Amino acid sequence: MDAAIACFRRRGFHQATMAEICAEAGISAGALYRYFSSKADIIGAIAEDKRGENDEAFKRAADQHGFIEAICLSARGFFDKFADGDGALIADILSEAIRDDAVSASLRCTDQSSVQIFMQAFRHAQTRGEIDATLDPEIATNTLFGALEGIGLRRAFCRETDADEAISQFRALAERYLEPRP
Amino acid sequence: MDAAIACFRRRGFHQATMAEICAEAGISAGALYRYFSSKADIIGAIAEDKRGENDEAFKRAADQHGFIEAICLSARGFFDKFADGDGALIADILSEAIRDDAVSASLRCTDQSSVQIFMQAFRHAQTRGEIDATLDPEIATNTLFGALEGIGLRRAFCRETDADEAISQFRALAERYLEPRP
DNA sequence: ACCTGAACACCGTTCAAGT
DNA sequence: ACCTGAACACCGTTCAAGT
Repeated sequence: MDAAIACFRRRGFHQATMAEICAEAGISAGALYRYFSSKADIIGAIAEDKRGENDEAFKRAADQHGFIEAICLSARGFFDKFADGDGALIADILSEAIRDDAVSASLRCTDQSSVQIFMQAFRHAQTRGEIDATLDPEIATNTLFGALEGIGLRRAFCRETDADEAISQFRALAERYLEPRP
Repeated sequence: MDAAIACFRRRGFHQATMAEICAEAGISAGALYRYFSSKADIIGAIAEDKRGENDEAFKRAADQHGFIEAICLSARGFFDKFADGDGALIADILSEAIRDDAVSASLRCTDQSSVQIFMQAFRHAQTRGEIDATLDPEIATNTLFGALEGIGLRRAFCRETDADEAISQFRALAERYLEPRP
């Protein structure tokens, strides 16, 4: 899987060939298909793996700092990927996940557990009065996830690679969206 | 180009073959390459075309109704595409535009003129007091574009196809983001 | 049981030949 | 000048043969 990440990062999902991944991993084509059922399956597995790492970091941050600080920290990790040139790869993952039900089902499950973790922190922040208590936690979490991803993709499209700018852009949106109403 | 749209919609960008597009359009492979230099070039041309249509609708709406109503109307047109199953196609366009500089350069130019149109309406709304005057028009416009796209993609990923729900989700975000501050 | 890699099926692109 | 479509180069996937 590390070999696949290296190849996808170097050349992109559709440009990288199975032969390259095999060479990088030091195995044959047949062996690769023993571990992954298709090329789309590889990208799905990568996406799930990355998501799991991020959840852990968020949970720690949400305990120590506020909810907004914690999502901005998550955002930093996410925007750094775009700075590394992984923007197109993330778009490819989305495309495969939207089109391919096999990839999607498993990724949606992982995504759902991320949403649960964020929702729990969201509710705590609501009771603390840090964010607006009238917001629906599930809708708001999904809105923030979507906006974060969209801002990152758009910045990659516009060739804007400064991660700090991206974060302050996202932070301004999140703060105004979540701010308690009088 | 209509033939390509039909094929991409039916089977997706990477699944649709040039042979299919040729058959649908009633021309040969050689002739197709007289009009488009590559498969990526076709999707770029489609994206530019769609964007132009939307700009016109937005300009009319911004004059008649407020800025927020106008972007929600744009959002409706956009979310309807996802309901039609074009979510993966939009992700493919983004992926190609992020990776391929030839596709990107021309699409960015079209995008930039959309941004200009939105920014102008944005400034008018600021002077009218409809939205917060302290927001930077360019950053805010890009943030809204990114958030809109991200919410659409995420909903497609989650298999949520209700366009009305999508709009109210986006509207809540936009209203809170743009609301004048005391 | 697990791996190898040649073979297969398929697709984007080109270009010599035709009109 | 413009089009045709066979041919080319290439890639994801499979499976008979090997260990």
